[in-house]
Amino acid sequence: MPVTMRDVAQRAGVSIRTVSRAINKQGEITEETRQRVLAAVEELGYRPSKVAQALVTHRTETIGFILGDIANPYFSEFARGVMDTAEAEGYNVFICNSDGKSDKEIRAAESLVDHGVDGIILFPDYASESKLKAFAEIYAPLVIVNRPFYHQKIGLVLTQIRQGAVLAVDYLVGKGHTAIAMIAGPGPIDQMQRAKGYRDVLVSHGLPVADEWILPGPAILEHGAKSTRHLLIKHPQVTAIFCYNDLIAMGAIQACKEMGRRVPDDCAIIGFDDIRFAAMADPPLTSVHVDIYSLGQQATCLLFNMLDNPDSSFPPVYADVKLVIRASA
Amino acid sequence: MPVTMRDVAQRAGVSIRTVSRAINKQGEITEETRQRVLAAVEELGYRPSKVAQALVTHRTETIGFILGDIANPYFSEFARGVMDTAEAEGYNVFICNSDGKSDKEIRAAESLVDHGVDGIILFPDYASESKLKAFAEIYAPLVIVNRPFYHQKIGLVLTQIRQGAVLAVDYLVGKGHTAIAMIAGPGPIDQMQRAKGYRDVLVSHGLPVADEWILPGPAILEHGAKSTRHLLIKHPQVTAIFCYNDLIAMGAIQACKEMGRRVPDDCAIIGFDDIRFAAMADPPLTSVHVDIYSLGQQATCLLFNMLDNPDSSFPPVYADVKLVIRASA
DNA sequence: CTGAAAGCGCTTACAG
DNA sequence: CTGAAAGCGCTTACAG
Repeated sequence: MPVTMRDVAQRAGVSIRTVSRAINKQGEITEETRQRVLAAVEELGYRPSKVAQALVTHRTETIGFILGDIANPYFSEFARGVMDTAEAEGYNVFICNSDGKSDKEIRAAESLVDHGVDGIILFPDYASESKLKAFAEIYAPLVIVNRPFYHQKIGLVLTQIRQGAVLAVDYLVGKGHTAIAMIAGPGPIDQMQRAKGYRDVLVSHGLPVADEWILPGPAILEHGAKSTRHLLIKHPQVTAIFCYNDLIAMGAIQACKEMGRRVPDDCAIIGFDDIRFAAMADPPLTSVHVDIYSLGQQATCLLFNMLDNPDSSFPPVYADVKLVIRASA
Repeated sequence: MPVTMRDVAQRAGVSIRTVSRAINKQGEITEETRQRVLAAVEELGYRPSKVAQALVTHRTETIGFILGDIANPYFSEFARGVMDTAEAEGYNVFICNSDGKSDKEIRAAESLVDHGVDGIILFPDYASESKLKAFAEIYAPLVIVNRPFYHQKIGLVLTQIRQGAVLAVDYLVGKGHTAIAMIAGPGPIDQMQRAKGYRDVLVSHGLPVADEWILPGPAILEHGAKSTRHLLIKHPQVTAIFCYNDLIAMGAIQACKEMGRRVPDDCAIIGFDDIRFAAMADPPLTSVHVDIYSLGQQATCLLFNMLDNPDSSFPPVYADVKLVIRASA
């Protein structure tokens, strides 16, 4: 049904080879025949099939992006950065949700490779490094975000997460807090950069670090609310909470309100990422700012660089953070 | 480099035809040879190329989704609904942003077709119906969201938008407001269902309808803030604002705060969609609730139904709304 | 039950 | 400058 190269060739009275030449502007063709072919293309509304092209060139002009959950504003803003960058290069992007689960992540990666994507951007879960090593071999070029896994074939985009945690917790200590809890995200705490920064600051100020004051869980609002309720009941002496991200922080605020704890007077709360809605929370969230959109752009640029230079290896891209002080802490 | 069907055939000592049979479980093959082939598949880690399959079957097992802006929580939640539904069917999804611009929307649709997507879900801008008619011919199956364009080949998913507007404005009138403005979205006001509902309610209560009290613009927070500032300066008698969506409503709240107008006492504000963050605004937003995620699921189910039954035509899917009363109005 | 051949719609050496 | 042929990795009639 769709118009094919043969149709165009017939119309223009040339071979398909010549049509290909006219379209792909490889020179070696008279201006006159090119015009004739292009006219036929126009008349017929011909558009080359990327599927057929891909079969021979091994390039689909698509990339895959595996993230935790597109409905999370952090990921959707990041996604906008990658999509805009990809679009500028004429690329389309497949998006897959992993929900931070290793099996979903692997299935997504496999399906993307089945579709022949030219590269993948991945927010990995905390599964073993051996998995990532295997990924690197199969799914190159691969850009990994926010996980310091150094490997020849992997591109890295790293937010200064530990630094952000230090900024946040230092600020709380400076405000006189001595009982500071942390609501963490998914994955093992000992691998979590935010937890490292949190611990380091407490230790450096001679403050106690208690494991029961670090609550891991999924990076969603509900975890923030639930953990805060738990925390404030079990450990009422807590006066400040450092949260894994803004969603969790918003959940924490919600729980404080329910329990009649004023924010920040009775309990200060700091988030992470500074998503758009952080400023609109009640009270407006103090948060560690990350330039999320730009991060998405940078990850995509890196991926394209790797595509264009398959034999080079590229240094990690580091992304700054800064503390944005609002009313919640 | 990747393992091909020939490699598997060689390994198993059969022809590629037999490999194909073993994989696609078409019967007509001995259990014994099938096992032998499957063993070879396993050993080699063979995965069929969807690109090659697509070239002959004309099915890519991908769909395209064109939305306004993935960073907008309404669209990202909707997207989650389509992605989950697609994934359950083994489909991958391309996402494209149109920013509500007709040219971007068309370019996106074309690129999706170039990639051979099996179907498209589209949030159309307000360009002419002739464009949609052309779309219907080229891009079928096509599911259109929130735009009542009836056509044989198009699937429709329609939120009861006018009804939602009626609910919202009726509520404001019931609260005693007589000077109710509207901050509208993109597109011509006379085609906008929310504006119809808004007008109908005012007229039915004998209240004046003024064109200067309806401010169209992009569906973003900044438009809400800017238009509110404009409105409260030019028409200080306004005591309530019905907003196109929650993002705009949040902008309106922001502007009210800046100008020292208390919400809802000095100016009541109602949003639309009831995105997740509506409940967390300050004050929490009164909004017209839409089951966004479910809408995404339904649109995708409809698309798959159309794919499976190319000759049938399907009735529109209508989505209910309800007013959720919080503190902003 | 199994295989050889054609073909999906392109690009890419290779001739002329 | 232009064309005939092979081939990308599969599936699908068609023989045997």
